[in-house]
Amino acid sequence: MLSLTEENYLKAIYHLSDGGSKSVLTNEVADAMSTKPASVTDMVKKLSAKKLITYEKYYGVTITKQGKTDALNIIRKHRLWETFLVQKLNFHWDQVHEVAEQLEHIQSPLLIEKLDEFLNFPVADPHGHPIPDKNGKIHTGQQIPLCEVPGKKTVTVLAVNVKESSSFLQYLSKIGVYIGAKLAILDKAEFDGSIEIMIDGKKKVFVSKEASQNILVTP
Amino acid sequence: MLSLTEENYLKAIYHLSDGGSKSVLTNEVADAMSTKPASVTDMVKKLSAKKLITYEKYYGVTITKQGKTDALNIIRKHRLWETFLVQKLNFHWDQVHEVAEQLEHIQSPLLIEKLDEFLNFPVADPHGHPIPDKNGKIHTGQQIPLCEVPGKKTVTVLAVNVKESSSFLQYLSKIGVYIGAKLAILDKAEFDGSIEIMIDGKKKVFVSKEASQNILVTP
DNA sequence: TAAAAAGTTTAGACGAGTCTAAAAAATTAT
DNA sequence: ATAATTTTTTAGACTCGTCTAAACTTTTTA
Repeated sequence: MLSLTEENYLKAIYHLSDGGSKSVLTNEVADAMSTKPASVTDMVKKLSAKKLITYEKYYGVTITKQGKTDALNIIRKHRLWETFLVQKLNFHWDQVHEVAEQLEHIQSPLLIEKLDEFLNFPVADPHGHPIPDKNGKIHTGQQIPLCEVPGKKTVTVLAVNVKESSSFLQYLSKIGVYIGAKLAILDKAEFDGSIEIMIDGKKKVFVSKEASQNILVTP
Repeated sequence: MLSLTEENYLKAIYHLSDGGSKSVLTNEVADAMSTKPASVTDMVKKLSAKKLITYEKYYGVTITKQGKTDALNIIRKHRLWETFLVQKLNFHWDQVHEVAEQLEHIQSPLLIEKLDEFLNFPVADPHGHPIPDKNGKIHTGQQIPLCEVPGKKTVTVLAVNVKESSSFLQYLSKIGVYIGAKLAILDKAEFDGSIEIMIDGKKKVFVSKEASQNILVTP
């Protein structure tokens, strides 16, 4: 059984390692968790003792099979709760993250099973991120950042990256971008990477490079 | 802002003091919280410093106005979550307590407001206990333990006391007692306090004194 | 009403999680 | 390839919530 803090570290390491595909440095974890490197060192020793990560002094940590499983379970809970908040309680997609950060730590497999059923076994959360199934399997199709779409075609919004800032989500709502929106790429500015798009064939807007990196669309 | 532990102590003190109407001794709190008296002494000093209780050495604690408000807010959350689990997720009434003990600590006034609305502003939880409104007001009609009903009339089940044991709830389900059930009192045994009742005009059973003390009915 | 019992508090310790400051290792720059 | 810089770890300390053992206060009993 993991403590709340251990769960948060494990989840951060999972995300920083891109789902376990690369190793993660102490300072990266410290940044992500808003703690000091010394605290991270202490914690990775504990997670390593529990076989959830492997830790090599001065060279960072790698997540183990079991660590991945545990992390995916937490992420599953987080995304199911976000889905609940938006679909059932009418939260806005920019209001759910902090609450789900708390709810994801509730310990009750039965609760999650029943919540999943209540929500009709959703496959993605309100930001388009896939919800791991109860075995930790993620079903995702191909998706690429808007800024990397070649040429001037029309694409569909599949997901948006959230990080910390709900203000990005508010911005997207304001300009009319949502999961499922159709974006026609009209023009790309070489000098700053900004893109002109037409949203749902109605509204023309410019989005910055920064923004277009965080809008994931059909390839 | 209270810690999880402080919230649990405050809630225990609220319940032990019958909603603030009497003072509570250190040992009673220790029993209720399954800790040692020494730990209670430490904690009541902290809650007292926060003006949630008044503490007089060797003479126990009394809950303050603010303490009552905070305790009622936690109880409100607990009972709303229990209602959610039963009404929306199809939990059984004997499965909800432990999960609600966790959920009651989630910090988000917006969540509770929306949950309340989603549940259609329920006035009682699955065990018949009143849900304080957002101002901490409790709307309860008169209710008395089954064992104290005078004579042999027919009464309606309004609530059941839960304490720790879900086995009492399982027992009640098994014999057919639920919130709203009609109980006709057929006979009372002097020697052991047991009562013979007819449930919903269908099923005759004997219930022990112990059980009849924890079934609350219309007067 | 004095002695015994019961209940409560204090003192000191411990684990979890965090921090700062200093030491050690790795990286980079000259 | 050695010096300077950056990163990481260690050491020691602090808070929170807990404990045991001992001291103290209140209540009960004889």
